[in-house]
Amino acid sequence: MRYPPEHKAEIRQKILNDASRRVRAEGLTGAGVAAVMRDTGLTHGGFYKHFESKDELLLEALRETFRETADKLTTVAERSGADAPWKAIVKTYLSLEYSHRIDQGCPLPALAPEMARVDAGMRSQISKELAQYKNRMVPFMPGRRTQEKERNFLVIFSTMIGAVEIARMLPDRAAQERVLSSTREFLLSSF
Amino acid sequence: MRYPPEHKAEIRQKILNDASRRVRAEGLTGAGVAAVMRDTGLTHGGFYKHFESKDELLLEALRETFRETADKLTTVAERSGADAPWKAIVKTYLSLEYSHRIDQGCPLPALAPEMARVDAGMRSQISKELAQYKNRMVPFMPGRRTQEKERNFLVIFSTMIGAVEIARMLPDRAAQERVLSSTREFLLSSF
DNA sequence: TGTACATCAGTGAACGCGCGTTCACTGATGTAC
DNA sequence: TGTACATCAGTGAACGCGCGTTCACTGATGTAC
Repeated sequence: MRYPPEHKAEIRQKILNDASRRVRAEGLTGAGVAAVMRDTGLTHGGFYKHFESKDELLLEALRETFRETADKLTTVAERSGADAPWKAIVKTYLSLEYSHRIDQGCPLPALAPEMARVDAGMRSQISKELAQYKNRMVPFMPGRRTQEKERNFLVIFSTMIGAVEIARMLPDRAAQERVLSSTREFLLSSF
Repeated sequence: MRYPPEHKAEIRQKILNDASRRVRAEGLTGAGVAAVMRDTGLTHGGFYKHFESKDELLLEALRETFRETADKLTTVAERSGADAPWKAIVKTYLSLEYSHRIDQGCPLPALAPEMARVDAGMRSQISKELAQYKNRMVPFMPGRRTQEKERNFLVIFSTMIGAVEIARMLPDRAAQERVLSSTREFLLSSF
Protein backbone atom coordinates (compact mmCIF):
# COMPACT_ATOMS: atom_id res chain seq x y z
CA MET A 1 0.00 0.00 0.00
CA ARG A 2 0.94 3.57 -0.51
CA TYR A 3 0.53 5.95 2.43
CA PRO A 4 0.08 9.72 2.58
CA PRO A 5 3.35 11.64 2.86
CA GLU A 6 2.96 12.47 6.57
CA HIS A 7 2.14 8.85 7.40
CA LYS A 8 5.67 7.69 8.14
CA ALA A 9 6.43 10.59 10.49
CA GLU A 10 3.17 9.94 12.33
CA ILE A 11 3.94 6.26 12.87
CA ARG A 12 7.44 7.09 14.06
CA GLN A 13 5.97 9.53 16.56
CA LYS A 14 3.43 6.97 17.74
CA ILE A 15 6.23 4.48 18.36
CA LEU A 16 8.24 7.12 20.23
CA ASN A 17 5.30 8.14 22.41
CA ASP A 18 4.69 4.57 23.37
CA ALA A 19 8.38 3.87 24.03
CA SER A 20 8.76 7.01 26.13
CA ARG A 21 5.89 5.90 28.34
CA ARG A 22 7.16 2.34 28.55
CA VAL A 23 10.73 3.15 29.57
CA ARG A 24 9.48 5.23 32.46
CA ALA A 25 6.93 2.67 33.58
CA GLU A 26 9.05 -0.43 33.12
CA GLY A 27 12.68 0.58 32.89
CA LEU A 28 15.25 0.91 30.14
CA THR A 29 14.53 -2.62 28.89
CA GLY A 30 10.77 -2.10 29.06
CA ALA A 31 10.35 -0.67 25.58
CA GLY A 32 10.83 -3.90 23.66
CA VAL A 33 10.52 -3.80 19.89
CA ALA A 34 7.64 -6.28 19.76
CA ALA A 35 5.63 -4.58 22.54
CA VAL A 36 6.09 -1.10 21.12
CA MET A 37 5.06 -2.18 17.62
CA ARG A 38 2.05 -4.10 18.92
CA ASP A 39 0.87 -0.98 20.76
CA THR A 40 1.28 1.00 17.57
CA GLY A 41 -0.90 -1.53 15.75
CA LEU A 42 1.88 -3.01 13.61
CA THR A 43 4.04 -6.12 13.63
CA HIS A 44 7.61 -6.16 14.87
CA GLY A 45 9.19 -6.59 11.43
CA GLY A 46 8.26 -3.08 10.37
CA PHE A 47 10.21 -1.49 13.20
CA TYR A 48 13.37 -1.15 11.12
CA LYS A 49 11.60 0.96 8.54
CA HIS A 50 11.42 3.63 11.28
CA PHE A 51 14.53 3.14 13.45
CA GLU A 52 18.00 1.90 12.75
CA SER A 53 18.15 -0.08 15.98
CA LYS A 54 16.65 -0.57 19.38
CA ASP A 55 19.32 1.77 20.76
CA GLU A 56 18.20 4.58 18.47
CA LEU A 57 14.65 4.12 19.74
CA LEU A 58 15.87 4.14 23.33
CA LEU A 59 17.85 7.34 22.94
CA GLU A 60 15.05 9.12 21.08
CA ALA A 61 12.51 7.98 23.66
CA LEU A 62 14.68 9.32 26.48
CA ARG A 63 15.04 12.63 24.64
CA GLU A 64 11.26 12.72 24.48
CA THR A 65 10.91 12.16 28.22
CA PHE A 66 13.35 14.96 29.07
CA ARG A 67 11.76 17.38 26.63
CA GLU A 68 8.22 16.57 27.71
CA THR A 69 9.09 17.03 31.37
CA ALA A 70 10.91 20.31 30.78
CA ASP A 71 7.90 21.54 28.77
CA LYS A 72 5.53 20.59 31.55
CA LEU A 73 7.59 22.18 34.34
CA THR A 74 8.22 25.30 32.26
CA THR A 75 4.47 25.72 31.82
CA VAL A 76 3.94 25.23 35.55
CA ALA A 77 6.64 27.80 36.36
CA GLU A 78 5.32 30.37 33.91
CA ARG A 79 1.81 30.03 35.28
CA SER A 80 2.92 30.16 38.90
CA GLY A 81 1.01 33.39 39.64
CA ALA A 82 1.61 34.58 43.20
CA ASP A 83 4.13 31.78 43.90
CA ALA A 84 7.76 32.00 42.95
CA PRO A 85 8.23 29.87 39.80
CA TRP A 86 10.56 27.43 41.58
CA LYS A 87 7.94 26.90 44.29
CA ALA A 88 5.34 26.01 41.69
CA ILE A 89 7.77 23.47 40.23
CA VAL A 90 8.44 21.94 43.65
CA LYS A 91 4.74 21.73 44.48
CA THR A 92 3.94 20.00 41.21
CA TYR A 93 6.92 17.65 41.21
CA LEU A 94 6.29 16.56 44.80
CA SER A 95 2.54 16.10 44.46
CA LEU A 96 1.07 12.62 44.89
CA GLU A 97 -0.60 12.85 41.50
CA TYR A 98 2.58 13.69 39.62
CA SER A 99 4.62 11.04 41.41
CA HIS A 100 1.96 8.44 40.62
CA ARG A 101 2.00 9.07 36.89
CA ILE A 102 5.35 7.40 36.44
CA ASP A 103 4.90 6.91 32.71
CA GLN A 104 4.33 10.62 32.12
CA GLY A 105 6.71 12.00 34.72
CA CYS A 106 10.33 13.09 34.93
CA PRO A 107 12.76 10.46 33.63
CA LEU A 108 15.17 11.05 36.50
CA PRO A 109 13.33 9.40 39.42
CA ALA A 110 12.25 6.66 36.99
CA LEU A 111 15.58 5.89 35.36
CA ALA A 112 18.57 7.78 36.79
CA PRO A 113 20.47 4.73 38.11
CA GLU A 114 19.87 2.80 34.90
CA MET A 115 20.94 5.74 32.77
CA ALA A 116 24.15 5.93 34.79
CA ARG A 117 24.94 2.34 33.77
CA VAL A 118 24.53 2.43 29.98
CA ASP A 119 27.60 2.21 27.76
CA ALA A 120 29.82 5.27 27.31
CA GLY A 121 28.50 6.22 23.87
CA MET A 122 24.90 6.45 24.93
CA ARG A 123 25.79 7.92 28.32
CA SER A 124 27.44 10.96 26.77
CA GLN A 125 24.34 11.54 24.66
CA ILE A 126 22.09 11.18 27.68
CA SER A 127 24.16 13.63 29.68
CA LYS A 128 23.66 16.15 26.87
CA GLU A 129 19.92 15.80 27.38
CA LEU A 130 20.36 16.16 31.11
CA ALA A 131 22.38 19.34 30.59
CA GLN A 132 19.67 20.77 28.37
CA TYR A 133 17.01 19.87 30.92
CA LYS A 134 19.07 21.61 33.60
CA ASN A 135 19.52 24.71 31.42
CA ARG A 136 15.78 25.00 30.97
CA MET A 137 15.12 24.69 34.72
CA VAL A 138 17.92 26.89 36.08
CA PRO A 139 16.24 30.24 35.12
CA PHE A 140 13.33 29.38 37.41
CA MET A 141 15.48 28.44 40.38
CA PRO A 142 15.89 30.67 43.47
CA GLY A 143 19.09 32.69 43.77
CA ARG A 144 20.60 35.92 42.53
CA ARG A 145 23.40 34.90 40.22
CA THR A 146 23.38 32.04 37.74
CA GLN A 147 25.94 30.16 39.79
CA GLU A 148 23.62 30.27 42.78
CA LYS A 149 20.65 29.17 40.67
CA GLU A 150 22.67 26.24 39.33
CA ARG A 151 23.66 25.19 42.84
CA ASN A 152 20.05 25.38 43.93
CA PHE A 153 18.92 23.42 40.88
CA LEU A 154 21.22 20.60 41.99
CA VAL A 155 20.00 20.72 45.57
CA ILE A 156 16.31 21.02 44.76
CA PHE A 157 16.24 18.38 42.04
CA SER A 158 18.40 15.95 44.04
CA THR A 159 15.93 16.19 46.88
CA MET A 160 12.87 15.87 44.66
CA ILE A 161 14.28 12.91 42.75
CA GLY A 162 15.17 11.02 45.90
CA ALA A 163 11.83 11.81 47.50
CA VAL A 164 9.80 10.58 44.53
CA GLU A 165 11.86 7.40 44.37
CA ILE A 166 11.37 6.62 48.03
CA ALA A 167 7.67 7.40 47.78
CA ARG A 168 7.37 4.95 44.89
CA MET A 169 8.97 2.21 46.95
CA LEU A 170 6.49 2.63 49.79
CA PRO A 171 3.37 0.47 49.94
CA ASP A 172 0.60 2.88 50.97
CA ARG A 173 -0.53 6.37 50.10
CA ALA A 174 -0.09 7.66 53.66
CA ALA A 175 3.59 6.74 53.75
CA GLN A 176 4.09 8.14 50.24
CA GLU A 177 2.43 11.39 51.19
CA ARG A 178 4.64 11.63 54.29
CA VAL A 179 7.82 11.58 52.18
CA LEU A 180 6.47 14.00 49.61
CA SER A 181 5.07 16.53 52.07
CA SER A 182 8.13 16.39 54.34
CA THR A 183 10.51 17.15 51.50
CA ARG A 184 8.09 19.66 49.95
CA GLU A 185 7.80 21.69 53.13
CA PHE A 186 11.51 21.43 53.75
CA LEU A 187 12.40 22.74 50.30
CA LEU A 188 9.77 25.48 50.28
CA SER A 189 11.13 26.88 53.56
CA SER A 190 14.81 26.54 52.65
CA PHE A 191 15.37 29.36 50.13
CA MET B 1 32.91 -35.50 46.96
CA ARG B 2 32.03 -34.89 50.57
CA TYR B 3 32.63 -31.41 51.96
CA PRO B 4 33.21 -30.20 55.52
CA PRO B 5 29.98 -29.26 57.34
CA GLU B 6 30.49 -25.48 57.06
CA HIS B 7 31.22 -25.76 53.32
CA LYS B 8 27.66 -25.28 52.09
CA ALA B 9 27.06 -22.16 54.19
CA GLU B 10 30.36 -20.71 52.96
CA ILE B 11 29.49 -21.23 49.29
CA ARG B 12 26.05 -19.73 49.81
CA GLN B 13 27.65 -16.69 51.40
CA LYS B 14 30.15 -16.40 48.54
CA ILE B 15 27.29 -16.43 46.02
CA LEU B 16 25.40 -13.83 48.05
CA ASN B 17 28.41 -11.53 48.31
CA ASP B 18 28.94 -11.66 44.59
CA ALA B 19 25.26 -11.12 43.83
CA SER B 20 25.02 -8.18 46.23
CA ARG B 21 27.92 -6.49 44.43
CA ARG B 22 26.53 -7.30 40.99
CA VAL B 23 23.01 -5.98 41.55
CA ARG B 24 24.39 -2.64 42.68
CA ALA B 25 26.89 -2.40 39.84
CA GLU B 26 24.65 -3.70 37.05
CA GLY B 27 21.05 -3.49 38.18
CA LEU B 28 18.44 -5.97 39.35
CA THR B 29 19.01 -8.20 36.32
CA GLY B 30 22.80 -7.99 36.68
CA ALA B 31 23.20 -10.92 39.06
CA GLY B 32 22.58 -13.70 36.55
CA VAL B 33 22.78 -17.27 37.75
CA ALA B 34 25.58 -18.21 35.36
CA ALA B 35 27.70 -15.13 36.14
CA VAL B 36 27.33 -15.43 39.89
CA MET B 37 28.23 -19.11 39.86
CA ARG B 38 31.20 -18.56 37.57
CA ASP B 39 32.53 -15.92 39.98
CA THR B 40 32.12 -18.36 42.83
CA GLY B 41 34.17 -20.91 40.88
CA LEU B 42 31.29 -23.29 40.17
CA THR B 43 29.04 -24.13 37.24
CA HIS B 44 25.49 -22.83 36.92
CA GLY B 45 23.81 -26.19 37.55
CA GLY B 46 24.83 -26.22 41.19
CA PHE B 47 23.01 -22.99 41.92
CA TYR B 48 19.79 -24.77 42.92
CA LYS B 49 21.56 -26.68 45.65
CA HIS B 50 21.90 -23.29 47.40
CA PHE B 51 18.85 -21.27 46.36
CA GLU B 52 15.31 -22.19 45.47
CA SER B 53 15.16 -19.68 42.64
CA LYS B 54 16.73 -16.59 41.13
CA ASP B 55 14.18 -14.53 43.01
CA GLU B 56 15.32 -15.92 46.34
CA LEU B 57 18.89 -14.95 45.47
CA LEU B 58 17.76 -11.49 44.46
CA LEU B 59 15.87 -10.85 47.68
CA GLU B 60 18.68 -12.20 49.84
CA ALA B 61 21.24 -10.14 47.95
CA LEU B 62 19.18 -7.00 48.45
CA ARG B 63 18.88 -7.78 52.16
CA GLU B 64 22.65 -8.03 52.21
CA THR B 65 23.09 -4.61 50.57
CA PHE B 66 20.73 -2.92 53.05
CA ARG B 67 22.33 -4.58 56.05
CA GLU B 68 25.87 -3.90 54.86
CA THR B 69 25.10 -0.24 54.25
CA ALA B 70 23.36 0.20 57.59
CA ASP B 71 26.36 -1.43 59.30
CA LYS B 72 28.77 0.86 57.52
CA LEU B 73 26.83 4.07 58.28
CA THR B 74 26.24 3.01 61.87
CA THR B 75 29.98 2.60 62.33
CA VAL B 76 30.58 6.00 60.76
CA ALA B 77 27.97 7.62 63.02
CA GLU B 78 29.31 5.98 66.17
CA ARG B 79 32.86 7.09 65.38
CA SER B 80 31.82 10.62 64.47
CA GLY B 81 33.83 12.21 67.29
CA ALA B 82 33.37 15.98 67.38
CA ASP B 83 30.79 15.93 64.58
CA ALA B 84 27.14 15.17 65.14
CA PRO B 85 26.52 11.56 64.04
CA TRP B 86 24.17 12.61 61.23
CA LYS B 87 26.83 14.97 59.88
CA ALA B 88 29.34 12.14 59.72
CA ILE B 89 26.81 10.07 57.77
CA VAL B 90 26.17 12.90 55.31
CA LYS B 91 29.88 13.54 54.80
CA THR B 92 30.56 9.88 54.10
CA TYR B 93 27.51 9.27 51.92
CA LEU B 94 28.18 12.36 49.81
CA SER B 95 31.92 11.80 49.38
CA LEU B 96 33.28 11.14 45.89
CA GLU B 97 34.89 7.92 47.08
CA TYR B 98 31.69 6.46 48.49
CA SER B 99 29.62 7.47 45.48
CA HIS B 100 32.20 5.87 43.17
CA ARG B 101 32.08 2.49 44.87
CA ILE B 102 28.66 1.65 43.49
CA ASP B 103 29.03 -2.05 44.10
CA GLN B 104 29.71 -1.54 47.80
CA GLY B 105 27.41 1.42 48.42
CA CYS B 106 23.85 2.06 49.48
CA PRO B 107 21.30 0.11 47.38
CA LEU B 108 18.96 3.10 47.16
CA PRO B 109 20.83 5.34 44.68
CA ALA B 110 21.78 2.19 42.77
CA LEU B 111 18.38 0.50 42.58
CA ALA B 112 15.48 2.50 44.03
CA PRO B 113 13.52 2.93 40.77
CA GLU B 114 13.99 -0.71 39.84
CA MET B 115 12.97 -1.86 43.31
CA ALA B 116 9.80 0.21 42.98
CA ARG B 117 8.89 -1.78 39.86
CA VAL B 118 9.20 -5.39 41.05
CA ASP B 119 6.07 -7.47 41.56
CA ALA B 120 3.95 -6.94 44.66
CA GLY B 121 5.22 -10.00 46.55
CA MET B 122 8.85 -9.01 46.38
CA ARG B 123 8.07 -5.33 46.81
CA SER B 124 6.50 -5.86 50.19
CA GLN B 125 9.54 -7.80 51.31
CA ILE B 126 11.86 -5.09 50.05
CA SER B 127 9.91 -2.39 51.83
CA LYS B 128 10.41 -4.35 55.06
CA GLU B 129 14.15 -4.09 54.48
CA LEU B 130 13.83 -0.40 53.74
CA ALA B 131 11.87 0.10 56.99
CA GLN B 132 14.57 -1.69 58.94
CA TYR B 133 17.27 0.40 57.27
CA LYS B 134 15.32 3.54 58.21
CA ASN B 135 14.91 2.37 61.80
CA ARG B 136 18.65 1.92 62.13
CA MET B 137 19.39 5.38 60.73
CA VAL B 138 16.68 7.41 62.50
CA PRO B 139 18.42 7.43 65.92
CA PHE B 140 21.37 9.27 64.37
CA MET B 141 19.26 11.91 62.65
CA PRO B 142 18.98 15.51 63.89
CA GLY B 143 15.83 16.49 65.80
CA ARG B 144 14.41 16.28 69.27
CA ARG B 145 11.51 13.86 69.06
CA THR B 146 11.39 10.65 67.04
CA GLN B 147 8.83 12.15 64.70
CA GLU B 148 11.22 14.97 63.88
CA LYS B 149 14.10 12.55 63.38
CA GLU B 150 11.96 10.47 61.02
CA ARG B 151 11.04 13.52 59.00
CA ASN B 152 14.68 14.52 58.80
CA PHE B 153 15.67 11.01 57.79
CA LEU B 154 13.32 11.29 54.82
CA VAL B 155 14.62 14.73 53.84
CA ILE B 156 18.31 13.94 54.29
CA PHE B 157 18.23 10.57 52.57
CA SER B 158 16.05 11.82 49.71
CA THR B 159 18.59 14.54 49.06
CA MET B 160 21.59 12.24 49.33
CA ILE B 161 20.06 9.57 47.09
CA GLY B 162 19.17 12.06 44.37
CA ALA B 163 22.57 13.72 44.58
CA VAL B 164 24.50 10.46 44.24
CA GLU B 165 22.34 9.43 41.29
CA ILE B 166 22.89 12.70 39.46
CA ALA B 167 26.60 12.56 40.21
CA ARG B 168 26.76 9.09 38.70
CA MET B 169 25.13 10.29 35.50
CA LEU B 170 27.68 13.06 35.01
CA PRO B 171 30.73 12.48 32.83
CA ASP B 172 33.58 14.08 34.78
CA ARG B 173 34.81 14.24 38.35
CA ALA B 174 34.48 18.03 38.55
CA ALA B 175 30.77 17.95 37.72
CA GLN B 176 30.25 15.03 40.10
CA GLU B 177 32.04 16.83 42.90
CA ARG B 178 29.89 19.92 42.28
CA VAL B 179 26.66 17.99 42.91
CA LEU B 180 28.03 16.21 45.93
CA SER B 181 29.56 19.26 47.61
CA SER B 182 26.54 21.48 46.88
CA THR B 183 24.15 19.05 48.50
CA ARG B 184 26.59 18.24 51.30
CA GLU B 185 27.02 21.89 52.29
CA PHE B 186 23.30 22.50 51.93
CA LEU B 187 22.38 19.62 54.22
CA LEU B 188 25.09 20.33 56.79
CA SER B 189 23.84 23.91 57.18
CA SER B 190 20.13 23.02 57.20
CA PHE B 191 19.60 21.45 60.65
C1' DT C 1 -6.07 5.75 -22.05
C1' DG C 2 -3.72 1.49 -21.06
C1' DT C 3 0.22 -1.36 -19.72
C1' DA C 4 4.60 -2.36 -17.40
C1' DC C 5 7.39 -1.33 -13.87
C1' DA C 6 9.13 1.05 -9.48
C1' DT C 7 8.29 2.31 -4.81
C1' DC C 8 8.06 1.33 -0.05
C1' DA C 9 5.49 0.61 4.59
C1' DG C 10 4.19 -3.39 6.48
C1' DT C 11 4.17 -8.80 7.19
C1' DG C 12 5.61 -12.89 9.54
C1' DA C 13 8.84 -16.78 9.57
C1' DA C 14 13.38 -17.52 10.92
C1' DC C 15 18.04 -16.59 13.01
C1' DG C 16 21.29 -16.56 17.02
C1' DC C 17 21.75 -15.53 21.69
C1' DG C 18 21.32 -15.36 26.72
C1' DC C 19 18.35 -16.39 30.29
C1' DG C 20 16.35 -19.34 34.40
C1' DT C 21 15.51 -23.93 35.21
C1' DT C 22 15.66 -29.16 35.02
C1' DC C 23 17.82 -33.50 35.30
C1' DA C 24 20.58 -37.72 34.82
C1' DC C 25 24.92 -38.35 36.25
C1' DT C 26 29.59 -38.13 39.06
C1' DG C 27 32.49 -39.30 42.76
C1' DA C 28 34.40 -38.70 47.34
C1' DT C 29 33.05 -39.70 51.83
C1' DG C 30 30.03 -41.51 55.55
C1' DT C 31 27.36 -45.45 57.44
C1' DA C 32 25.50 -50.31 58.06
C1' DC C 33 26.48 -54.89 58.59
C1' DT D 1 38.49 -55.22 58.54
C1' DG D 2 36.03 -55.41 54.28
C1' DT D 3 32.03 -54.77 51.31
C1' DA D 4 27.72 -52.67 49.79
C1' DC D 5 25.03 -48.88 49.85
C1' DA D 6 23.48 -43.96 50.91
C1' DT D 7 24.47 -39.15 50.78
C1' DC D 8 24.86 -34.87 48.46
C1' DA D 9 27.54 -30.76 46.35
C1' DG D 10 28.75 -30.15 41.94
C1' DT D 11 28.62 -31.04 36.55
C1' DG D 12 27.12 -29.98 31.99
C1' DA D 13 23.79 -30.99 28.33
C1' DA D 14 19.24 -29.76 27.34
C1' DC D 15 14.68 -27.36 27.74
C1' DG D 16 11.52 -23.41 26.63
C1' DC D 17 11.22 -18.63 26.26
C1' DG D 18 11.80 -13.80 24.93
C1' DC D 19 14.82 -10.79 22.84
C1' DG D 20 16.80 -7.81 18.74
C1' DT D 21 17.51 -8.40 14.08
C1' DT D 22 17.16 -10.11 9.15
C1' DC D 23 14.85 -11.05 4.96
C1' DA D 24 11.95 -12.63 1.14
C1' DC D 25 7.62 -11.32 0.23
C1' DT D 26 3.01 -8.44 -0.28
C1' DG D 27 0.14 -5.16 -2.43
C1' DA D 28 -1.68 -0.54 -3.13
C1' DT D 29 -0.28 3.41 -5.39
C1' DG D 30 2.73 6.37 -8.29
C1' DT D 31 5.34 7.01 -12.66
C1' DA D 32 7.06 6.19 -17.55
C1' DC D 33 5.95 5.45 -22.06
